[in-house]
Amino acid sequence: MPRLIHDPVEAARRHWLEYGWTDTVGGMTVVASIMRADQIFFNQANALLRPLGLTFPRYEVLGILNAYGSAPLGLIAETMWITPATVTSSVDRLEAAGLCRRVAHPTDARTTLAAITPKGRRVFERALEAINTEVFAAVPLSDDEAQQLVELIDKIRRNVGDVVGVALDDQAASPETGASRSSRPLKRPRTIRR
Amino acid sequence: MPRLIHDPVEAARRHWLEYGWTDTVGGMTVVASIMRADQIFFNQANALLRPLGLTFPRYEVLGILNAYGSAPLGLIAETMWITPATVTSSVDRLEAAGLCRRVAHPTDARTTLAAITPKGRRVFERALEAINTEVFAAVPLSDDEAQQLVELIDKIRRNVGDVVGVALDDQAASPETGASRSSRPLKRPRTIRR
DNA sequence: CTAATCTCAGAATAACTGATATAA
DNA sequence: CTTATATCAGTTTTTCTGAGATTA
Repeated sequence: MPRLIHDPVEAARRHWLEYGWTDTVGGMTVVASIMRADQIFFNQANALLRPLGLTFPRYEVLGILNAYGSAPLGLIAETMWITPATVTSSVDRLEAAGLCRRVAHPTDARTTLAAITPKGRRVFERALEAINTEVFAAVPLSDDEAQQLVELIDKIRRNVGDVVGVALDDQAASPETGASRSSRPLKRPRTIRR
Repeated sequence: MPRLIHDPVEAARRHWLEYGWTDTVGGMTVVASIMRADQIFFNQANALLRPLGLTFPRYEVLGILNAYGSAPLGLIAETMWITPATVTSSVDRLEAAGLCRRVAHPTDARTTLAAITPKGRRVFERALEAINTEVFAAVPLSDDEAQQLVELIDKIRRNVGDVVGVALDDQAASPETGASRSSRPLKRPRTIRR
C-alpha cells in the first residue's frame, strides 16, 4: 500500500533527484519552500485581520498610508506591483470603511492622494499590534538566522531588479508630508496575481 | 522634497527600528522578504503558464496528479491547504480542458479520484520544462545557499506543524498506482487565501 | 500633440461557507 | 447513528484588460 510523502517540498525534492534534475533541484526547493512559507504567513495574518474587517492586501495599502500619511495611488500600485485599477478598488474599500479618504494633489491635478484617517490609524495600529505579536514575534528564527534568510532572499530580489537597500538622500521621507514619487520607480506592475 | 525609499522591505525595517521594535524586526523582515519573493516567483510562473492555458494553482494540482498518476480530491485539498470545494472547482477546470478525468475509487465509493490524462501529462511536461529552465534554474543561489535557505524555512514550517522531512517506510509511494491518504494528514485547510 | 494619472466597465479566478447527498 | 467524501449554490475578493476622461 503506497504511502504518500505528506510534505510537498520533500516529495518534490525526491522526484527531482529521481529524475536526475540536479541542476534545478536547489531552485525548485527554494521556490517551493518560499511559497509554502508565504501561505503560512498569509493565512496567519488574514486570520488576525478578519475580525478587524481587513484583508491582507488592504492591510498593506493601509500600512503604506500609515507610514507616509498620504500617497499617490500610482505610487501604491508601483510599490505593491499591482495595477492602478486594483489600487483604485482597494482605496474604494478602505474609503468606504472610513479608513482613508481621497484628497487632491497640491500641485498635480491628475494625481489623487489617498490619506489615512484617524480611524484608519486606530485600526491599523490594532492590526499591527496583532500581527507583530502573533506573526512576526512568532517567527522561530534568531536574529542571526533572520538576517541570513533576508540576505539570501535579497539575492533573489536583486536578481529581478527589485530594489534592495537603495542609497537615499540623507533626507528620509518625512512621514506626515506624504510620500511622493521618486525619480526611479520600483518596478512596473506586471502579469497576473491570482 | 521627501523621497520614498523604493524598497518596501527596507522601508519597513527602518520604520521598525525607528519605533524601537527590535524584538520583531527580524520576524517582520523575514515575512516581508518571503512575501516579496513569493510574488516574484508566482508572477514568473504564471507568465510562463498562461500560454499553456494554465494558472499556478491549476499547475500545482496537475503536478500532484503527474507525480502520483491519480489522487483522491480530499488528499489534494489537504496537501495544498485548500478546502474540498476549491479542489472540486480546480478539477472541474482541468477536466474541462481534458487534462484529467474523474475515476471511481476502487474500494471506497465515497471517494473520487482525479487521474491525469495523456494530454495532461504532455501539458504538464511542457509547463514543467518552462518553469524548470526559466524559474528554478534562474534562482541566483548556489547549492549551499539554496540548502541554507530551505533549512531556515524548514524551521518556520516545522514551527507551525507543517511536516518536513518525514521518515517514510522504505516503500516509497508507487507513482502509477495512485496516491492514497496516509494516516496522518498534513494539515487542515484553514482561513482565506486571496 | 503626447504622456501621465486615475476611474470605469467587464471578466476571470480562486477561495471561502454552509447545506446536501451518498457511502463507510 | 455517526463520520467521511465530494458537490453544489452562493458570495467575497483580488486582480487583470482595455477604454475613456482629465490634466501636465
